[in-house]
Amino acid sequence: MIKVNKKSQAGSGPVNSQITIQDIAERAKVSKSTVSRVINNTSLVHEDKRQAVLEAMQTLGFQPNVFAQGLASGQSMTIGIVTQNIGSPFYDTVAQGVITGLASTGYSPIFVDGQWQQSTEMAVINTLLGRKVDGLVLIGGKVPLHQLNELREQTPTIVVARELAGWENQCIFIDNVEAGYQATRHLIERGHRDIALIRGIKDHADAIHRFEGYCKALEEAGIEFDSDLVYQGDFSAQSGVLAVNSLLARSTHFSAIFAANDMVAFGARLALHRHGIRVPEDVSLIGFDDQAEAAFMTPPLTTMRQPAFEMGTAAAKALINLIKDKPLEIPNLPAKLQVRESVARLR
Amino acid sequence: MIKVNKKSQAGSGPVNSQITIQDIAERAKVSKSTVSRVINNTSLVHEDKRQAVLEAMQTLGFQPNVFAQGLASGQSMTIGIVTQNIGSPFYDTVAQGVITGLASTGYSPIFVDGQWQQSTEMAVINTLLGRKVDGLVLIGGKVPLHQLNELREQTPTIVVARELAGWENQCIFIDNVEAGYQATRHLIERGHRDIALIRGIKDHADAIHRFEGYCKALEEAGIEFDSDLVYQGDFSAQSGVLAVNSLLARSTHFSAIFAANDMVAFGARLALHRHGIRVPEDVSLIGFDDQAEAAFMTPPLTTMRQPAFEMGTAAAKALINLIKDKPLEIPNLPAKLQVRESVARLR
DNA sequence: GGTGATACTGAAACCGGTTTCATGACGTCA
DNA sequence: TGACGTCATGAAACCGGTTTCAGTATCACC
Repeated sequence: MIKVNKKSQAGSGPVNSQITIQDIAERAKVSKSTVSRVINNTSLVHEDKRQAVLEAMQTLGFQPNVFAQGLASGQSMTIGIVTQNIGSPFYDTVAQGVITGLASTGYSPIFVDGQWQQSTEMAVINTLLGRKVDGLVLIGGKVPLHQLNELREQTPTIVVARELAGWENQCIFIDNVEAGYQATRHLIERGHRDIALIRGIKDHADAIHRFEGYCKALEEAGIEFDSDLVYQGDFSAQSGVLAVNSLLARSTHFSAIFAANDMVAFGARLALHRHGIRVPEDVSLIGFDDQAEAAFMTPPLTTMRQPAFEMGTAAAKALINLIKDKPLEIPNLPAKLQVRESVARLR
Repeated sequence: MIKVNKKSQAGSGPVNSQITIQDIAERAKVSKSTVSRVINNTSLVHEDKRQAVLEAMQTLGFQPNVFAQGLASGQSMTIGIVTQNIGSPFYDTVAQGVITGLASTGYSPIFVDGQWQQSTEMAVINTLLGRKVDGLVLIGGKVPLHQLNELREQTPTIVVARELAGWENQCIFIDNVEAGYQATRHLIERGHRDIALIRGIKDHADAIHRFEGYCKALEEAGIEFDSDLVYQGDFSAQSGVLAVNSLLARSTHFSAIFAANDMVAFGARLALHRHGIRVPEDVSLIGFDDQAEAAFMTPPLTTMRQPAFEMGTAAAKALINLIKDKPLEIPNLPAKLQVRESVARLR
């Protein structure tokens, strides 16, 4: 390794990181041990020496070597975050929330991408474990439950946006059945009875749950389920376009569409436009997520808002508490209907 | 530190990370040194022993301790990425590109957020330096040139989406003057002469450059610059709304709008809709970035596509080469006009 | 003055790798 | 047979912290 010349620099420039605890010790005329004690406040140190050490650290611009620290203490002060690059803004926002929640806790995030593939996901988790992260945040994902159960005994783990049996305390998700129910309910309350559904990825739990909520609301209102009104999409805007085209080709009437998420809604909205169908005058449209662009669709999109950012910050806070063995509280974060202008009252 | 019981586990579950090089050495009946040599391939090892070591590693499920590795070798195998959480999808996409470009290089990314504030940014860079990252990718940012010059002598650094004098080799950006020129030119070619401009954040270099391109195209076409057609926005959708409201309140006529980015275009499009102004029949609209939602605006948005993802991957590749002292090539990545349906030919 | 508790400190071991250095075995050549 | 280069290997130093352990100094109390 080539060493950079030692030079003391003042000001706000990059800090010279070659200063070791030994240098501090010499300058302060104490031993390494004492310097360590001052830094970590692990035992009493005479005030004179403490000041000398502090002063030396100040003038020399000491930054501890994290490897040495990690090796000696077994702590890395980093948190591993596993995202699933589904391209959906929802997961990005959750991740943003985690970053924010971690800020000023002293822990740094490391991101890896599971790509919604079980094998990839397990591999990246192992990479993270190899890097000795102090905790894990899994956002979504497909690793089977029994492996996660094993995992959480090894490392503090919080799972976001996925429901796991037996993880009540370490699991942050919204009730997608309830949310799907609410969305459908909103349409029904506005007088709609022929409600089309554009589903998300086939075996995706969220998509399934929202579908269940849809069915529940229908049943409660005494509306018969019609499979002709359901289109199997994949959470992409393109699938929204295809859905509308397909739905219109079938000759089943519908006055409203419940889209799997906002991207799908955007696609559906465009397709409706192409067919000369007005929103909401001819067909109402409701989305899911409330991503930033939803409020600026024409017309602004009524959607179920997922508290993605808050879920992220909550996960971060919970994880820190878990690491420190403090009691953790998982806040109740329900999806909330965000009423805008894409749903009309049916007369 | 509490140690987890050593247990050898087969299969795809979490790997036991308590196995050390010493354990391998004992099982393979060789010394630590030899194990290290096999792992890093740093010198010749007799084939018999090599196999024994490999076999031991396999059955014991060895994963090296990164701290020990880092401490001893001075390498961390991590890359620090500084993003600016401007909320713009552009920066997120660049970051995604960097992640992807780093995949399978052995380097892991660590993200930090500079929040477009010089002090914050310098602080997070120092955190990264403290973590001994092997390289840095700065996406955007405001740290002054002289500090960056100092920085790059200390650590391999690549800057994305920001133009830096003297950094020709380590700097990936598009020519925003040219891009602004192209966008404006497109409108002019379609017959527009009264072209409104919604600017981005006031002192943001990209915004300034795009403005310059706008002026250049105007001048070239012999169109007089009219400050009444310029609105000072901030890259947000909301500023697009305000811009249109303000522009309409002034009694200056315009037939087209060049928006600072797609979010602004979305806002502008909604505001035009509110005023009963059709796009593109009454007013044409051109955006910048080509974020995912642009293709699904109604009508689909014509926009200058920034190769954000490609910039990210290029940055990753360049950085790896920089670290390994290999020649690095910065690809030429121009913005490209993405013609869709929001610009009409003026008759 | 002796005893014991308490405050404070430095030497040294340790964390788990990498790298240097010394050495032994072996083959080649004069 | 002796000198020398090459291959292969283990012992030990080292990276820069944390933590244990042994000890000294000081003070209170009997």
